[in-house]
Amino acid sequence: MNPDHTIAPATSLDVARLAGVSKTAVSLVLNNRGTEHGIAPDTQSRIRVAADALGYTPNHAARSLRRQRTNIITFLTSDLGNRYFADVMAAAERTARARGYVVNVISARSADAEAEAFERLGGGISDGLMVHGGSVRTTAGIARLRRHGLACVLLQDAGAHTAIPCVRVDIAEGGRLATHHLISLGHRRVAHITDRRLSGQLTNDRLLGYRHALETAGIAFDPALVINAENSFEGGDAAMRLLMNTPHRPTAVFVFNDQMAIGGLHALAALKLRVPQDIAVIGFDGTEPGAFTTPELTTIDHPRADLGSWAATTVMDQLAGTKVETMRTLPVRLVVRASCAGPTQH
Amino acid sequence: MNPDHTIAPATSLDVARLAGVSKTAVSLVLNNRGTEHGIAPDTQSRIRVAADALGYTPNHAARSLRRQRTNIITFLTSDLGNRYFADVMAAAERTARARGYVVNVISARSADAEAEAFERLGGGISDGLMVHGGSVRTTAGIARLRRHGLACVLLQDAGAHTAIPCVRVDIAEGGRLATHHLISLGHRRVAHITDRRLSGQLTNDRLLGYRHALETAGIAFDPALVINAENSFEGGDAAMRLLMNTPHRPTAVFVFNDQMAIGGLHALAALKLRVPQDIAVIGFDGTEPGAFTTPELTTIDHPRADLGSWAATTVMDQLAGTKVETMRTLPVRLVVRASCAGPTQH
DNA sequence: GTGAAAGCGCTAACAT
DNA sequence: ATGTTAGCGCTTTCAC
Repeated sequence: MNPDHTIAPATSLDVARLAGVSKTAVSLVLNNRGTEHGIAPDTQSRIRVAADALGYTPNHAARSLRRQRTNIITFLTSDLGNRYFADVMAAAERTARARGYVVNVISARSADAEAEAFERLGGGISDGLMVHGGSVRTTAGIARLRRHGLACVLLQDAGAHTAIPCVRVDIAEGGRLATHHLISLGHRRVAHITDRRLSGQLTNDRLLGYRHALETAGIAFDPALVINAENSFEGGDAAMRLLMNTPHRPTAVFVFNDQMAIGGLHALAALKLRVPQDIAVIGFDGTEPGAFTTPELTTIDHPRADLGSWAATTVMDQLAGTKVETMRTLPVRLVVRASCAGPTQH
Repeated sequence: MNPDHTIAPATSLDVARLAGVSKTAVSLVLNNRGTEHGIAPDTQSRIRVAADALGYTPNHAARSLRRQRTNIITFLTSDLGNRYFADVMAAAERTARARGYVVNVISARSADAEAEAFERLGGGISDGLMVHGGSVRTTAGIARLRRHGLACVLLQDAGAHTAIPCVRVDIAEGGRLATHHLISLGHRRVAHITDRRLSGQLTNDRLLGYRHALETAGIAFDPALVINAENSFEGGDAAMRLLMNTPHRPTAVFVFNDQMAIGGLHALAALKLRVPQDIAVIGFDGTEPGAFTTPELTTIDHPRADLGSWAATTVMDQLAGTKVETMRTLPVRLVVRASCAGPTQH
């Protein structure tokens, strides 16, 4: 098909021949176990020189097949486009690399792609799996993979799957904090824009926190103030417009995430409503873009780096046979910027 | 180490035994070559049922080792955080999936990580490679990988490596268009904020286009109006502040990409300068966030989906032994939004 | 039509 | 201290 000018990569046998030793010696030395097996220093260097000269890299498939380990951890996500993901992933990657693992990212936006990814994962494509924003569907697949020895961890999963190690940030507390912040500024009509994919879920922690804050403040919950929207800039924009067309319009809005909040800010600007004078907006997650909007977005910051780092560590600990925490909840933090102020008196 | 309750995944031998046939039959049938080899329909279905019952998934390492093909294409990038990447990658993934390939993303932010990634790639971890935003250093590594039969393609590479297939968008024309747009609105002092990593490169196509437009309009090039900055929100912000502190301040700024332009808008808002009345800003790349800024960002839209799709196709065509184009340049498009207007008369 | 056997490149027992 | 050998799980000639 494609012989071109491609040269077959050197094998350990090639190295062995060039160095005048056996494959075993090559394997031992290149895996830094030469000394331990009493291989003479000069033999060792001869092998290394030979490997270098041939540009030898151990064949991944062969090594994985033999070791039953790939040294790869997969990060599966459905939304590569959201900056939130990139932050978590970057931290996971750094932490994994420090312990000799490589992270590869698989983006499965469609259900098909997700199913296919699980299929491949079952084939031992990697040793571990971090799943961010998995669907309900996901957990069955994960259970199967775990049974086959794959080290898994769920990030920010909505359900409570006690069996599968899970890292999350304290979303409910975040929702409470956000809403409380608005209430403490004097708002009484506080709306909430949420991800419509959560409307089917049993629990929506942001909503729980929102209601809790309302209740504590003695404000009646008004379902008309909760809008389901698509999780995107556009979705946030549309939801905000809807909300502003409400007869008795809210004076403050707590939005599902920063991305949607930025969409919301856009809608408000288009409607010639001033933020924060006419309407206060608070986002959720603390990603960088929110710090560069006009006005800057007040938000609930998530420890994204800790999230990714903890996920990677948990996977690697499982692989190492260490006992791991089943569930960890990380704290959130209110970041006050310019998009919130008290309601204007009329 | 970790025996736990893990069950070894079923092998093709397990399936064969359960179905009462040989491994050969299993392999043939599950690769849809059963009929072609004259395997009885009922034997085929017996095999499929057995495979299903055992939850059989072919072992990836074993299959790759045997076939000398992984069916994986790697997408290597240094900047997972920029939305631009996600768009390109999503298109590449979709295109690859349609032809039965899986895309995995490796993020190599540090030079170390990049070197390590190349190392692993040399070990046959995947069949093909798309590199986006590669450093100069990269090309040597790629040359070696190609010699070993890896199908490679460079996306948006600055250098001219005629040997390696390369897809790019017409950056120079984009720079010209952007600058021309500002000039046509009446601006004479047009600044340019660029990525400082390009200051060492031989060619900076945006700058070329910028100078070309200036020249055509009979405007002298003023090096003081070109600022090198870090490629980030923060970098764009800082560069814009610098520019606004210039004694003879520009009336319009063409920014390296949308992300940096958004940083610039933020700086201008902080400085209480109105966009576009006091200063016009044009971005570059056309990613979604720019459509949601206040004011909305005028920009040069890149065909990101085509870029990713073409990259994937080119890799797969090489793998299939098809002759491929060595270099393709895709067109850009001016998207007029609210961040540009003519200069105010004083 | 189906099965037996070889071998992909590597590592790890086991010999020497 | 080094080499020989078996085998990871799969695919693919080649016999039957």
